[in-house]
Amino acid sequence: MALPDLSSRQLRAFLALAELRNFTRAAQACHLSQPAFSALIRTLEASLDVRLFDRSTRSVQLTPEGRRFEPAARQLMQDLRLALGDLADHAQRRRGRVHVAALPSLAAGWLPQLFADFRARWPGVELALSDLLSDPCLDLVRNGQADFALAAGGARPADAGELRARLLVTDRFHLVCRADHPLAQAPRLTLRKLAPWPFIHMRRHSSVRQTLEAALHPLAMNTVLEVEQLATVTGMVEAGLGISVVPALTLYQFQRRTLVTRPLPLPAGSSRRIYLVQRREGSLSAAAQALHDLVIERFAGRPGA
Amino acid sequence: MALPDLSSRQLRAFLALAELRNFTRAAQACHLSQPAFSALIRTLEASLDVRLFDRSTRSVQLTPEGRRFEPAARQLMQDLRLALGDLADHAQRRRGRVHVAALPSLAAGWLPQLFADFRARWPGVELALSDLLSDPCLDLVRNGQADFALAAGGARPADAGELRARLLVTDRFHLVCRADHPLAQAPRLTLRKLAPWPFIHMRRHSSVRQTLEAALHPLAMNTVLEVEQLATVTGMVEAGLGISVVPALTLYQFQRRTLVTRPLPLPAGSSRRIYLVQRREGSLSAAAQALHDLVIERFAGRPGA
DNA sequence: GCGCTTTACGCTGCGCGTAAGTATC
DNA sequence: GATACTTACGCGCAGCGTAAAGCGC
Repeated sequence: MALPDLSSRQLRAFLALAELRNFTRAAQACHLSQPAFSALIRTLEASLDVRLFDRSTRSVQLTPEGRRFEPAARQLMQDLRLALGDLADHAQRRRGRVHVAALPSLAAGWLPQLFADFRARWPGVELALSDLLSDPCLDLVRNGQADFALAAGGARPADAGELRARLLVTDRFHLVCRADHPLAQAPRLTLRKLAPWPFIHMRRHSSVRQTLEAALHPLAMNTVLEVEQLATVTGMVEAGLGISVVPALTLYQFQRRTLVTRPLPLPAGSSRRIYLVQRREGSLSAAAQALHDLVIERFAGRPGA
Repeated sequence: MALPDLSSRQLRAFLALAELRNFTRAAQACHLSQPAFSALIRTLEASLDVRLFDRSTRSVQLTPEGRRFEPAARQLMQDLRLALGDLADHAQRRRGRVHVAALPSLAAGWLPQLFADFRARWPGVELALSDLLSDPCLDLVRNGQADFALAAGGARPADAGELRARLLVTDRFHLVCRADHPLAQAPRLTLRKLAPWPFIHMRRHSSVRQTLEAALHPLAMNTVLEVEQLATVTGMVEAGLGISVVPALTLYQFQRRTLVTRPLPLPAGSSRRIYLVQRREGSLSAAAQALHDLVIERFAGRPGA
């Protein structure tokens, strides 16, 4: 009795009858037979314990109580319409927002085309991208700010508790050097051959350095420079200051006439692994799931990278 | 599909599960068996075509879409609660407003006690009173500003179209004179005995004058004064300027030691009739109906006045 | 194995449409 | 007598509870 059950159909029927003031026509408007409609109004009045209409065979009109209820009912229906419309918009990906956290190399090289395709398919969905190193990426996923991340597996292999990772691609290492560099033409490229040459490291890809140093041991590398930005590496190599080794996913930066990139033979497992990481519990929003699926679909074609 | 049916029970179930994140306990909160509750959630999700909860045997939590819907659902339920509460308050007469239009004589003499009793019974209901002559009273009822009127039948006997009148009381005429006036003691009071005496008329009660003049014809009345306010009549009679004749319902003004009031024998039908007048179509609000019933009940005891 | 959700299943009754009834003009 | 709401009635199915069956720890 405190809060009687009430359906949106009853509210619609009430509003239809309040406007049309005619059971027969209101019943038609609600796609109901007239007696069924009459019963619907009757049960509404019974459950509210209020007579809402004065009806005689000649006229139907709101009681004072019905008049009082009408604007509230209209507002409720409007609010319901808006809420359901908003919900459907998000479920159908007509609106929404997806936040991806991704390594800068992916953010600059591989994601732009993916985002462009996604926007073309779902123009109403906002996209947000945090181009950060792996750990901050995973933090964003963990605290719910990002829907998922594309990051290196790195330190925490599975992040057992909160996160769930899916291997997307193994990111093999490539040599980068000038086209006129002796290594550009070397017939059988081996790691040992790299050791003597002036080398430019990128601080971010410290895994590259560790891998190389481990493989070359006991030889030491001839490091000439350590920089932050990938574009700096490009410029330095192009200027002839040295050679470098970078993950395959960054090669988009080195597609120039003056440069040559060559895949390096590396011990199995030494290459960088890129994962798609999301929270273990809780599903993705419809829009995020669509982007997620697109990522998987695109990477499915290139399992080795 | 455009606007799926949705019941308040489903919203309540949704909110309960969103808060408790446990089907079993949420089902208890909704007084349902757990499978029935589960089905309720399932049909809700089906009719919205959106998965609202991620459920495993270990945990239940909102999907992103469910999280988006939750505040809207909560708001809808709150608005519904308020609307139904307001409606019930009015239906139960805990709140409301009644506007009565009544002749000044009734407004001053008879209604105060009625209003006091009504307020004691329904303290939350506002009362409004327009103390006007009959025609303005009826206008207020006709245009919907007043709920009903207590007025003289007067010019329009039934107001055939819009209004409906119910005879409350026939307001017989009474002589008003000083206690030391000869008529105060006259053994058999007749109209003709009034003719010689100086007479004070009230413009408002012109029906009194017409009735008296018709009954006395061809004798002429000895009019000394014509005034607007009833209180003026009291003062004038008390001062010995003359006698007067007033409707019974105004006698409250003349209950003084110095004055005497005596019923007059009048031709049948010549006395003023007081009606309760309301719109023909459209019922009264719960509060107005209660006051209406109280009026009828009080007058039922005094059919003649 | 235990806790929790889902599936299975029979049953009640709500809510529908058709058809007859009734009141008002 | 025409029009419009209500009542009567049979039927189908939605929705309930009980009981059994998955499913993750």
